[in-house]
Amino acid sequence: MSSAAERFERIHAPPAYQLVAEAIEKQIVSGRLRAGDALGTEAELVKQFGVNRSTVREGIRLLEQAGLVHRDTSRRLTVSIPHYDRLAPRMTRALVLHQVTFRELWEASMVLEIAAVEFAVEHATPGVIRELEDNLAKTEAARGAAAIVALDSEWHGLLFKAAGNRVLQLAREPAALLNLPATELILAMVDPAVSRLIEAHRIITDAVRRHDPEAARLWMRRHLNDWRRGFEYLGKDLDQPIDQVYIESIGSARQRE
Amino acid sequence: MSSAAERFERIHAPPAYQLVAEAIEKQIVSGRLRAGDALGTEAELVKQFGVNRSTVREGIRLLEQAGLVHRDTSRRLTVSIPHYDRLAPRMTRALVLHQVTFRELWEASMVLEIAAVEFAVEHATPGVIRELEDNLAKTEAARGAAAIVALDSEWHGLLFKAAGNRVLQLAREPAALLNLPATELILAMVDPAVSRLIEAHRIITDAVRRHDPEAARLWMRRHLNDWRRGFEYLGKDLDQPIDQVYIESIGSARQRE
DNA sequence: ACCAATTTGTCCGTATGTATG
DNA sequence: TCATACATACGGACAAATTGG
Repeated sequence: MSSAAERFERIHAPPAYQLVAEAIEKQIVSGRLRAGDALGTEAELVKQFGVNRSTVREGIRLLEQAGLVHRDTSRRLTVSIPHYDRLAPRMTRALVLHQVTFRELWEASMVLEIAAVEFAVEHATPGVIRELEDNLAKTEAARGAAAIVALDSEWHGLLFKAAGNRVLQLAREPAALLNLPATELILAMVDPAVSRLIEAHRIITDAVRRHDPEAARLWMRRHLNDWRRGFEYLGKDLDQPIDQVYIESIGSARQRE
Repeated sequence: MSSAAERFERIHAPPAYQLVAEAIEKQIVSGRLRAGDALGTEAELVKQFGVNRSTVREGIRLLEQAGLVHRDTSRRLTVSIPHYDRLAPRMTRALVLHQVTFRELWEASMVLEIAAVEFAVEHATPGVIRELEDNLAKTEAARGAAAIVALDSEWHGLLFKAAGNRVLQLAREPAALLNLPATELILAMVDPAVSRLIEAHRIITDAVRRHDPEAARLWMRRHLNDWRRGFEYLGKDLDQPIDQVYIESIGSARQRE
C-alpha cells in the first residue's frame, strides 16, 4: 500500500440528492433564482437533472429544511430566502443540546441588548419609535402574564429592529426564545415585576426618542438585572443548564412555522 | 360558505416524512436518544414507522440537514448534536441573502469581540491561554496571507472559547465566516497589516493572562479599527451589501463539512 | 359547480455498489 | 476471499389533492 506513497486523495462522490440540492442552491445564492420564483414541478426537475423522482425529492427536502425553498398553500415549490426566525429554533435547539446555562444566556443578553439600545438611540427612525410606543401602550393595558410576555418579547424585537443591525438581530433570536418561559414565570409569580418592566420599557423608549444613550444604557441594565433577580427569586440556579421545561416551549414555538 | 361562521381551522395533515423526522427529533431532544447512539438501519425504521423506505429517507434527510443525525464512515445512521459551526453556514447564507452590509458586520464584531475579550479576561483558563500563546507563536512564524488569515480566525475563535459563553460563540460564527475573505485581501494588500495584527494579538493575549480588562478592551478596539481602515483602504464601501465574492468563499467553506 | 389534466404524497420492486465480518 | 447486509438510485404505480377550464 505504501509503495506508491499517497499521491491521490480518496475519492468520495457526493450522492446525487446532494448534487441536486447544491445545484438549486447555487442558482438561488447567485441570484439567478430569486425569492418568489417558482421552481417548477418535480417532474420538470426530474427531466432537467436526469435523476429519479425520489432523488429529486430527497434533494428538495434539504432545501426545504434550509429554508431556501418552501411549498405554498398549493404545495408548489417556491424559492424563498430564509428569515432569521426560521433559524432561531435550530440555534436554540443547538444551545439546549449543548447544555448552555442561564448565566450564559443572561450574560449574552446583557451584551446584545445594551449594544442594541445604544445603536437604537443613534439610528431609530420615527416609524420604529412609533411602534415601540404603540407596544408600550398595549403593554400598559394588557392583563395576564402570557399577554405581557408576548408584548415584552415584541418590544425587545422592535428595539433590535430600531438598532438596524441584522447580525445582532440574528444573534439575539435564540436568547429571546429561551428567555420566554422564564419571563412568563417571573411575571406571574413575582409581584412587582410587571410594573417594573413597564417602567423600564417606558424610560428606555423615551431615551431612544430623545437620543439619550446614558439613560438608555442605565435602564436597560436595570431591566436585565431585574430579570435575573426575578429568576433567582424563583429559586432557580443561573448555572443550571436549560432543562426540559424549555424544550417543550421550543417545540410549541416551532409548530407555528 | 359563511353560513356556519368559522368554527373550525383548516386541517392540514403533516406529511408522513415530517412525522418521521419529528418522531426521531423528539427522542433526541428529550434525551432518550443520545449523541453517538445508532439509529438503526433504514429497513428497521421502515418496520417501526410502518411507512415506505422512500418516506423514511426523506425524513432522514431533514434530520441530516439539521445536524441531528449523520452517517459515519460506514454510512450507518448515528445521532449527533449539531455543533455551532454546522449552523454557521446557514446563518451566514441568510445574512448574505438579506444583503447585510459590511458596516453591520463590523459593528456587530465590535460588540461581540469586546464582550468576548472582557469575559476572557475574567474566565480564561490556563489551558486556553496556552492555546492562544501557541497560536500567537505560529502566527509570528507564518508566511503568506492565507496562512495568517487561518491563524487569525483561530485566534479569535480561541478568544471566544476563553470567554466561556456559547451564546456569544454562536453569535460570532457568521461574522467570522464573512470577515475571512476581506481579511485575506487586507493582509495581502496592506503592508503593515500583518505586523499590526500580530502586535494586537500579542498584547491582548498578554492582557488576558494578566487579567487586565483595560488593555484588552483598548487593543481589541484598535485591532478592529485596523480591520475597518484596511477595508476602506482597499477602496471598499462599508455600506455595501456583501457580494458575490463572499458567496464563493462560503461555498468552499461548506464543502469541508 | 362540475370535470379533466396535473401534481404531489406514498408505496412497491429491483439493481448496483460498498462495507463488514 | 467471499457472503451478507445495507445504502443509493431507479422505474413504475396509484390515490388524493389541486388546477384550470
